[in-house]
Amino acid sequence: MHAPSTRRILVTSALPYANGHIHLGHLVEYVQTDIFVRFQKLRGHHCIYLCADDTHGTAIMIRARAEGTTERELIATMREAHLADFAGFQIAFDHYGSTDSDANRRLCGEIWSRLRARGLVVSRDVQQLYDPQAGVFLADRFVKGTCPKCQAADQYGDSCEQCGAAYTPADLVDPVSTLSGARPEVRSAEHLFVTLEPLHDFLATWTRSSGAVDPRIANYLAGHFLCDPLRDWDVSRPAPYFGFEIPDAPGHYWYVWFDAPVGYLAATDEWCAARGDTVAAWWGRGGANEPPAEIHHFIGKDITYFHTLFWPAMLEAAELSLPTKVRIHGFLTVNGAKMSKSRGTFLLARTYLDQLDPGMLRYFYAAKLSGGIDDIDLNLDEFAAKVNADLVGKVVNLASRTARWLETTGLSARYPDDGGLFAQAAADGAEIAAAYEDCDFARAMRAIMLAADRANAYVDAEQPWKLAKAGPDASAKLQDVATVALNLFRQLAVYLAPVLPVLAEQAGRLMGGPIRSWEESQAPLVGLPVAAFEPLMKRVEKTQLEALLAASRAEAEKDARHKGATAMEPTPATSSATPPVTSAAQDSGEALAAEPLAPTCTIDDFAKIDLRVARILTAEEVPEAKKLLKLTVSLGGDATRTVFAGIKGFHEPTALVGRLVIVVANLAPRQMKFGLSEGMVVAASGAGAPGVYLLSPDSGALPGMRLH
RNA sequence: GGCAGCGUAGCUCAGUUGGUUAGAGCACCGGCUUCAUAAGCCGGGUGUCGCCGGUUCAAGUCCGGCCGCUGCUACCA
Repeated sequence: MHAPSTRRILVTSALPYANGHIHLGHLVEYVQTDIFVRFQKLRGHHCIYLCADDTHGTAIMIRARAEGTTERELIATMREAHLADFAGFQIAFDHYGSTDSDANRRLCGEIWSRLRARGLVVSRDVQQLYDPQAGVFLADRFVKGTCPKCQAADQYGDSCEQCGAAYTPADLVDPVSTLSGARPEVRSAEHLFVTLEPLHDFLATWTRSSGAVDPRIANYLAGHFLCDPLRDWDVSRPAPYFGFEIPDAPGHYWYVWFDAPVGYLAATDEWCAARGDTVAAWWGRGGANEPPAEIHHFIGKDITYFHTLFWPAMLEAAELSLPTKVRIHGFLTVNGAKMSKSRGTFLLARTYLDQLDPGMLRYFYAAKLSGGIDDIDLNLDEFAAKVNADLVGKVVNLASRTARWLETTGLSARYPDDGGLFAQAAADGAEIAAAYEDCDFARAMRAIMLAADRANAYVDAEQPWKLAKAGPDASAKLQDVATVALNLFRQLAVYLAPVLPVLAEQAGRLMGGPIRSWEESQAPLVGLPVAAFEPLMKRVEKTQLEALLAASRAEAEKDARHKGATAMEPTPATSSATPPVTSAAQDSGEALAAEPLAPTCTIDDFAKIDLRVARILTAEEVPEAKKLLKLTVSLGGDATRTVFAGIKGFHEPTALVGRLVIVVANLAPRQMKFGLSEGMVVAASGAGAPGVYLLSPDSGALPGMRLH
């Protein structure tokens, strides 16, 4: 063992945006960070975990308006919800701040002054679309219009989903504000920029050789940003904007991504203020008397360049410490696919907490996280199997099967011969600790479960249940065997304490008191009383998982109704997601549940849609398209239409020719990448089963007949 | 379309700087056990390491090209 630690470690997770609730995707990051922090604390290091709500920006402003409330009420409510969700998952922040705080305003100002002093702030006019009705400048996503390149309708302001063209909102044909429906006007406004090019060499060197950035990420940055002169970073927004007004530029506000990372500093400041510590002690570069603190940022891969380019640039300009490590993780998929509201796999934190034990998800994530940027998958069947086998079957069961024999006698006075089991697991501690340090929690969990296997094999070989029946002569031996088993259990609890703090507490209550140090894994306990055993963890039942998905779907429906949305997302016509397991004996309610009925419409509404019988004349593959077949249909006579239908992969083109189908005959033509689509072929699909099923009329129907 | 990542046993993955007959857990099958919240122990694996080609004495591991899957391409993780 080495001398007491002098490591001081400041750890952050990315700030969750105050515009939405915490879901299981967010939790990958917070659980990962929390495990790392708890591990460092258990090792005796001076480690603090800081985070905050990210509260500013257009989205918050718009949402507050829509809900008829103020921004500050909105973010206060959301903050409470976030804190409750984090507490539920045992995320133990040392301080949780807000970007809408005095400390943040002050620190933004200080950094701003440093940027100004170094001549890194420049001003330039920017052409931006303005919604005269709502009275706001429109961010790209709040403008829709026709793509200037391919004429596809209904495209966002920054790029076209049909042809992939990138442009600015001002290029859109017939732009419309999604806020008010008004036609936006192009206005010129002054914006302030941070020029990053003077820091180019610094960033190139830092990303490559500081060790803070994974080499793969450094490569990506080198190939995408650092190969050209760095573009100036637009850090201001004109009023109205929910955020901080820039002190030396009245009417201008710091862009949300400027003040968000400063939130790390502000959270530090608030934590320090309560303890007589100083931000400089953690973020300062000076102080030759003590080594600088380590700074670890945990982030998702989507915000990589903010944390590896902009943020280091700000810190460098302000002469503050740079991150020791930017630890980047991937995204969460559920059952092999992106979280989806219609499949019930868009799982909110509190929905999970209503059904299941948070420790189980913490363990599952730990078993999946290996420190890389790969996405991880939450397969619910695997989740149940893993948690039940590892935690319930191996770890908890070890105590459950032996503790009762020690309730009266307590642990043996001297640690018995266990064939070297405890010593072996103690020696494994170095490897397990190294895995935790690398954030390769999967490796740590594997090593811990191997120790659990050995412990269970020991119990099996010693057969304490036979000793218990053998009478008084065997009682000393029985006590010894149970003493070994419980010590091995406690050792596991120490190793798992960063992941399962509640299990660690339970183990402490059972015997030996609270687990406070990693070192407790190195020496067995003897001669102590053992408390009455209480069940530690229950198996995950399939019904709980079903309840989770059902609750989640109900949540999504409520949400959809609230927003008045008619369709939550495109039909997953070619989804490869595993279909939910349901009995085939009777029709499942799955499809209906997944896509609730649309609001009632009148017969007049229905009459607007002209559905006709049509005959498919030609059907051909569109080689470049993933989902589309190009069809020519006849409505009788010489009325024909070209229709692109999203049925590729489900229907053979040749088998379709001659077939009667139903088409929406009066649908506005839509310009698609591969040509103009003049209608829509009606087909059934749903979340309950994969596939797309064309509708056909009874025999006798003729092209051109209308559906009434 | 662009960008990124991944493709190793039915499933989830491990395979360190290329080096002996490619591993683990789960699932499955058989046996044992019954202390435990139906938990535990033992035994059982020839899998074109996605495909093709290249470098090498040697390639799951390096290089090139294909194919497939996933994610991103939103001021969200």
